[in-house]
Amino acid sequence: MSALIPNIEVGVNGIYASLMDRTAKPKETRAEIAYASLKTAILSNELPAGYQAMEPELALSYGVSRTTIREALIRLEADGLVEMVPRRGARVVPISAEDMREIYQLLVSLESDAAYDLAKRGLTPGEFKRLEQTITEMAGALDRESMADWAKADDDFHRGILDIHGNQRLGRIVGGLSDQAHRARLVTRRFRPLPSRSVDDHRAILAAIDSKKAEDARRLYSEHRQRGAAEIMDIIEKLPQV
Amino acid sequence: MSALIPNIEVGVNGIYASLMDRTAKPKETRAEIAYASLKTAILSNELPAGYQAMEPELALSYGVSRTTIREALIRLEADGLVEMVPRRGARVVPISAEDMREIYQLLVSLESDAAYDLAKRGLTPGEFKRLEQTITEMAGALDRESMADWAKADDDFHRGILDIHGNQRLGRIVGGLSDQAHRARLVTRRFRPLPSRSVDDHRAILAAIDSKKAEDARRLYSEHRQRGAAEIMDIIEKLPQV
DNA sequence: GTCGCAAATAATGTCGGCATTAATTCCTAA
DNA sequence: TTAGGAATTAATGCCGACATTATTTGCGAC
Repeated sequence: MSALIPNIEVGVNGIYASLMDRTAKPKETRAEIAYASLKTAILSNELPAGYQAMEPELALSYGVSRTTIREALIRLEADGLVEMVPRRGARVVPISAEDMREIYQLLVSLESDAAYDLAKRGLTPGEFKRLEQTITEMAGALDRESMADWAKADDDFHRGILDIHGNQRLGRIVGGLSDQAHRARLVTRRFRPLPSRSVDDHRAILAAIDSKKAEDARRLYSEHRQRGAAEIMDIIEKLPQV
Repeated sequence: MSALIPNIEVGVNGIYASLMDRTAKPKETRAEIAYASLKTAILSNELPAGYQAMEPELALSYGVSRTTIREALIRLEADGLVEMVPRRGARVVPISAEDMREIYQLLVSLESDAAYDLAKRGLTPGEFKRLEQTITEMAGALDRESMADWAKADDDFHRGILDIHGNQRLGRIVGGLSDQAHRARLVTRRFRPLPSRSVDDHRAILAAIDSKKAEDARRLYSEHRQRGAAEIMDIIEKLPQV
């Protein structure tokens, strides 16, 4: 157990925790730890987009061998978070405006279809309550003017829809896409006003799902997400790079 | 011993032949070759679902070291094609009926939304022609009663939609999902009748897209895909395992 | 015979090292 | 001075090896 590995148990905090592989079993292998550690560092912008490092350097700073770091990097590369270029080191992939457009397009598509499916199936009282709870929390966050809490509640709502939907692959894919967008969102968050409208949006979506108006649910969800996406894209395009 | 495992130097399409050929492009790394080779073996059911092998065995039969094989396996695992269980070896993941349901649900969602988007945007004459061409080929395949050719044409059509759509991440995700379903499709193909209806389906979809009837395009595409999915699911559920 | 425990086996996770070779620095000649 | 090439540096891809440990085998007691 190398003390060199930073923030292992601390690394997975709140919001990121829900973004990380939720079904992963705690296989405490060094490569696994390096992977998780590196991943949270990237998602939190601790290692910003464009950051580049050679394998030996990473191995040294994480206190493991190159083989081990390499294993972690390969997985990160498969996640689309890192890019390995021979003799130029591993690089945290930058996300262009075009990338964000792609990602949001997919998120809108996948999530609003999920809402559509859910509406067709309907909600159990427990499921309804769970979603409603996130809306309540979001309202509270707005009152407190806490952007972080708002983001958490927002995430919980969208995450809840996917969980209830039940398609695990859907969850994993959306999770991966969200991860890729996460860094950019972190940056834009500071420039965005508190989205006061989101509470009403979520309420409307929940109502549509609960009353089994599938088409409405899809449309509302899609519009809601697209508004958010547009807002972020606006900022992204003005920013130098993420 | 494993005569089961295809020789790496013989690779299906000549690309892999460069392993021993030092004068050729040294771009392909051994790990990549092993990855590609393993992957095609899995997708072609040469290595069937449930096939299990230890790392040393794989390393030996591919003529590389364990480290190298390991790299390939990690990527395969990220692709969702292989599962690594300590002390029980790497296993080609079986696809349950439930898995197929998940996969097809996502494919239906993603592809019909792509059709929707395309319809909103409209097609250039060249794009229209490209898609039309695949339909012509499919009709020919049906005449010849060639299931293989039909599958090819079918794939070209669906692939064409995605290509024209342009969202590269969408293409990669759908590709990955298709890969996962591929083996099952290979198996079911023998049990399915030639889907004569597909030509009309594709024509209708293409017409809807071309005339910019977005909602129609989505609905038609969705129904078309769902029919196909249902057919395959029917067979899958009766089959022992894939 | 079989139950339990000890010994043997072997796969994994991880390491350090080697050859290769891309990138960089340093010369040297014009 | 600068172009061009030689020498140097060091990162990569790959390998074999080691300790650890799960699994299997073997063996003695009941």
